[in-house]
Amino acid sequence: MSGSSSADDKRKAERILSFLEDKYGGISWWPGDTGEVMIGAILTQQTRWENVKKALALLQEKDLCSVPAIHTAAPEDIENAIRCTGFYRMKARRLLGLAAYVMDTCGGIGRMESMPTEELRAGLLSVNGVGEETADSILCYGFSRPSFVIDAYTVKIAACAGIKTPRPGLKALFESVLPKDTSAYSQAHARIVEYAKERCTTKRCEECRILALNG
DNA sequence: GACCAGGTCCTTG
DNA sequence: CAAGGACATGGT
Repeated sequence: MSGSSSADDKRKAERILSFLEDKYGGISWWPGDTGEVMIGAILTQQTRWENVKKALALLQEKDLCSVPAIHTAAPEDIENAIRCTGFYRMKARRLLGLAAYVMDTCGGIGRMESMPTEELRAGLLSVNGVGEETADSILCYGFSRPSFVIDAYTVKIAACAGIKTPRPGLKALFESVLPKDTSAYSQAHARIVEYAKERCTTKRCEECRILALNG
């Protein structure tokens, strides 16, 4: 009866993406240079973007909003600036670890720009505190590489839509129905978050289910 | 006061 | 491997 559930999931993913494209059109998201994206990617872990923006502004005031600056900064200075994002002690450590990796291991952001995407991704994942979502955010928004970001909102929408693919497979699923293009990936992700922020605030999230049904 | 936020790591069973 | 806890502040 049912064909491969993978094909079924692809169809649902296509419907969602096409609906969101009609609804939001082209939206830009996560402006900032590569270093600022890296910092923001750590700060936004389990945290609202509103608070991340405040922290980034405080870092900028202290000239700490760049990877080289973080690399040589005192932990307390970083902590004081990012306190409003929560988990500030751990995040300060993670920022320092990431900065050390970028500056000492890679030799700076410029060197990383010439690395193949897979190598770059593996390198980022080797840093403590950088998981899949953080790495893909940095790749997509910071290095303009086509690596689709799966976050809590994407997982939630996929679940509501009746997509059966387990989380580890969602990245490949969405990448398979989108053109392999950084802009396509980043905009699709931005639309998902925009939609989920306003609609998926309840546990039920009936809207997404209906969306997948009606396409 | 309870509950959640654009995760990740570490420890246990 | 799955499940549970820790990390911490700020808004509803």
